[in-house]
Amino acid sequence: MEKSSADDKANRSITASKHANFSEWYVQVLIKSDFIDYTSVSGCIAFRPDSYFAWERVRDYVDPRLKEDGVENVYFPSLIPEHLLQKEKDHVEGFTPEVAWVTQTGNSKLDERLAVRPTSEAIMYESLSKWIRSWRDLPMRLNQWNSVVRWEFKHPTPFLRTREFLWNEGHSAFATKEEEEAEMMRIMNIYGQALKDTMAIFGVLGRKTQSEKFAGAVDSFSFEHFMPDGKGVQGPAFHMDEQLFSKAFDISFTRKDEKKDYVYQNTYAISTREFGVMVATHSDDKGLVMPPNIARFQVVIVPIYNDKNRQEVLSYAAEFKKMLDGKARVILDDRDEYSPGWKFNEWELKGTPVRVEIGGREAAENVLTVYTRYNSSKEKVEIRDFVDKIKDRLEGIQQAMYQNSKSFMLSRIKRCTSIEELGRLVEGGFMAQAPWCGSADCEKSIKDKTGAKATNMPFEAQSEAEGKKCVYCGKDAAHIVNFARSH
RNA sequence: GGGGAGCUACGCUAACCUGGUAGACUGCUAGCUUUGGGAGCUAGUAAUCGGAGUUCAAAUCUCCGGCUCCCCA
Repeated sequence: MEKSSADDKANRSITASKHANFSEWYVQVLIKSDFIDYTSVSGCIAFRPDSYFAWERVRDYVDPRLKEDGVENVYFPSLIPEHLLQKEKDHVEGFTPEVAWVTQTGNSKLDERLAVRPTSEAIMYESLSKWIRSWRDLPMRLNQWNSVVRWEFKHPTPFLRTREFLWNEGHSAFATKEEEEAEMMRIMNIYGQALKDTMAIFGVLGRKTQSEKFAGAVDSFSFEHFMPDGKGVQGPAFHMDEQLFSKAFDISFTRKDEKKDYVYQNTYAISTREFGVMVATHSDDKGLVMPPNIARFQVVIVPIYNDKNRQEVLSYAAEFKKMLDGKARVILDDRDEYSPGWKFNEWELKGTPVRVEIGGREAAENVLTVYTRYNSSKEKVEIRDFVDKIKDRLEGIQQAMYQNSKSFMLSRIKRCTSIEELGRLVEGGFMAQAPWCGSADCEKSIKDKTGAKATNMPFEAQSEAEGKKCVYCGKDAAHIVNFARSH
């Protein structure tokens, strides 16, 4: 029997379906699109050009906005001596299980182990205690773009749970609690905009519960995402540390009134984990779907010719590309060894937002055949019209993808008033929004009973807590919490 | 944290049960013919996850390790 065409192309196309087998689909999309690859270090991936380009776009979006807000970039060592890591108790306990250690150099054993940074508080705050002397040195708002290593035991998943990932880590020190608190909304606004304008994903902003906050923080805030497989994922986060670290690391200063005080600190981060959310949210059984703002190429031109009109069509396509250069990131796929059909599939697999087909027919009519990746629409467009409005077209796709992400998540958040209802919702692939009294015991009981963790307490929903009863104990509710199973 | 399945060339897979010549497809290289939704022919190239054991002989059987996927908590 002849092999089916589906078998023949199995090596290149996605064979798992997003709906039926999410995990397998997710990995296939990332690998077959050449977005990333596995390496021989378990749990650590290689960012190939398309994914690293996308990360650079995220960075290039966030970085100038932080600088405009007064943040300065620095760089600290990736290795942290053990005694520094031990200084803040909660911090140590939170990270110790997943720290990778350097114990030896060459053939000689080190006297003191060095941690490969899981985060940089310890190494940075030692320096801050030297650098900050007076109220005049404050605020000191630093940031670094780097990678951190967290050697998780659960089996790794590209982006969502990799053992080394890229991020920014912002660290601020202020003279007063008021200044510290005021920073939160400014930073989270930048992150929220970045999610929308780069990866086109929506997140719910809120406060973390005390059990789910960052190890070493007084209070944590986050954007929370919801994945098509019915699980929650934490997005960019902001942590108010108040004076916990400054007391542990002796970051003190002399106030205007000549009294000694400890600085108030914040930390915040956005990481490459977001790419996992982006891919899971937007991509489909044909492959990746990239938001235009971070796509390596925004427009691909596929020339369609035969032996007779090859030169004619190719030079026509090259002329067209020149009209787009400078307005969009555009590539002319003039490889002669592949058929148009092959190229269509290839660029769809890689998620290029817009494809323009140019052949004899288009040249004769002065039009283009334009295919839009995210909604699979195909249309004829006048050349002049296409070129003049390319930026609007790309921005329209970006916004439409964001709206898809937003309406998907909002449609999956369901209110509930009983623990049974909460369990059913979570089981059914929803995020359950429930009133909660605020006790850690109730939170833990909910988790034990339903498998759902508190993602965060959405700012927008908090006014609804009034008059409601805790979904577990029935006492007066203090907060509204979104519960979900998590990755 | 607990179970299960798997790993042969970049990829997908045959031979494994019943030990004995690793075979297709895809890819890649070259040539010719092609080119509007994964083109054809010819030639070439490339593989048994690592280690140990059993055996005259191991992809195949046994053990240990690594990695991947799935299910449950």
